[in-house]
Amino acid sequence: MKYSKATNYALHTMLFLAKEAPNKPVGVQPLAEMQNVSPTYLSKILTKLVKEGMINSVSGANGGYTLSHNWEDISFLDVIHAIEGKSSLFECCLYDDPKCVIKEVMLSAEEKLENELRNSKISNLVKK
Amino acid sequence: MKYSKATNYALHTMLFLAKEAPNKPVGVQPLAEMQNVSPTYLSKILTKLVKEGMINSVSGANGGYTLSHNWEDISFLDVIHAIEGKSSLFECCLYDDPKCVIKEVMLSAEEKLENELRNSKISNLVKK
DNA sequence: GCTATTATAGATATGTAAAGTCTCTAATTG
DNA sequence: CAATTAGAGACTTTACATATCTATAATAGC
Repeated sequence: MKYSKATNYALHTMLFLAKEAPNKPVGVQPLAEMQNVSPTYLSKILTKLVKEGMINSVSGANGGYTLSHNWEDISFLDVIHAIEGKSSLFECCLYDDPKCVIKEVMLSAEEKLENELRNSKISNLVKK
Repeated sequence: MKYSKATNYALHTMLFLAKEAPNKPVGVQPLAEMQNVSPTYLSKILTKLVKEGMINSVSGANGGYTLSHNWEDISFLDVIHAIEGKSSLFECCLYDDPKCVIKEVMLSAEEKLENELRNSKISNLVKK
């Protein structure tokens, strides 16, 4: 079980925009270069963030991506959910038991993980 | 990102052995039937638990699997590590930065998850 | 309006790991 | 020795992440 590289790219892009580009749009090419990933692939990832309202995109010359107005509230969990989806880490597909005690333990542990990721805002890392 | 089905099978097998089979070995066939998985595949998973010392196996007629003597100490995290490996959920492969702040946040969150899984023992679920 | 630039969308390819099967071997019981 | 059971290895299948390629849409500057 691992977080995808796409999540990694998305988080690093968010952090870069927050740190380095408060105003001007940044094109996908410089973002892709600095992360050693192809521009078309990164753009596909960033489009997911656009659809979730975390960043804005501007087409055309001098276009690119900017953070949305509410960017200071965006948490790690928000970004991860945008990229990986929101389904649970653990699916207990056995005998359709709604009261599976194993599932209860796993979901409770996942909640601890999510709480931490929800409380970690991208903006917390900027001040450093 | 999801936990594998193999982890699911392993956890359910551990719980079953703890609840229903304190003494007699249980063959892989009944264990596989009740989980709707092929016996050879399940045996491959259980062999990993054997190698980690969580269960014992006995070949031959009337053989099967039994819990090891220290089974009451075995945690969810132990089982998960045996099946999924121990590597981190998040690999930050960018620019080889040893001080990546994103990685720090992710690892800290993972720690919360692991703490919960470490404190959840299989034996805790038996008393119910 | 034309051209360059930039994001978006869709189809397609590639790589990798999980999930599962098949067959043979080894160990144990009776 | 025969039946039963676990283990090991090669192999197949499936699913998903990771791209790539090409075409389309939107915008800026001239």
